[in-house]
Amino acid sequence: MRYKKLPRTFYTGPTLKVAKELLGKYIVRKIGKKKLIGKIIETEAYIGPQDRASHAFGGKVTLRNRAAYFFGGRIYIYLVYGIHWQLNISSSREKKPECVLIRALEVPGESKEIASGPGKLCRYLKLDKSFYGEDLTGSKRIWLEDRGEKARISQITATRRIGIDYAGTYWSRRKWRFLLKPKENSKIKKKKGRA
DNA sequence: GTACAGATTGAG
DNA sequence: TCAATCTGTACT
Repeated sequence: MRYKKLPRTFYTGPTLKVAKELLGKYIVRKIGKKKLIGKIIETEAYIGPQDRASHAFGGKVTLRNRAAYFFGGRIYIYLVYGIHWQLNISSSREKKPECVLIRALEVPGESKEIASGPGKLCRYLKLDKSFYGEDLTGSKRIWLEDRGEKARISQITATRRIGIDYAGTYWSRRKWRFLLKPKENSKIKKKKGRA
């Protein structure tokens, strides 16, 4: 079987589009001879410098957030609350501080809980600061694949972003968090009625 | 140099 | 509901 590694052009598009299209794509993390994979089922878009919830709000550049300014397809990873790593992928073009936070993965054969949050996802994939700035189109240890599971619009739910109330009502109300609904109820036989 | 808040999680 | 834990940033 042959899966298509996502090319640069995938990441350099408009951030909201990239955030939605990432749903259903697979992250592949290679550790030695082993591969860890997971399907992306939740993302959030951060579109600085105007986005008050973005680390790059106001156009500020710091040692921590500079990766958000990279051209699309590179990793922006940082520690929150002193404990958890957050995996972001820079999007759009160079000098545009836009990125997509990967919030949750679905891992075949594993509990739903194994990567059901941005911090847990990084723990599962064993990601840390050493991945800062890593290029997803060139890395040998992490990349994204299209496995032909294109998410349909009807499967995507948009909600408010999590944990950014400090950004004020205008920005915290933007529905820039995208979730992929489980695709059970498609054409499969009806399950027994729920109460 | 010190102070402090944070794009979370898991236990209680 | 709350503590864990540490880095970047804004001060002194």
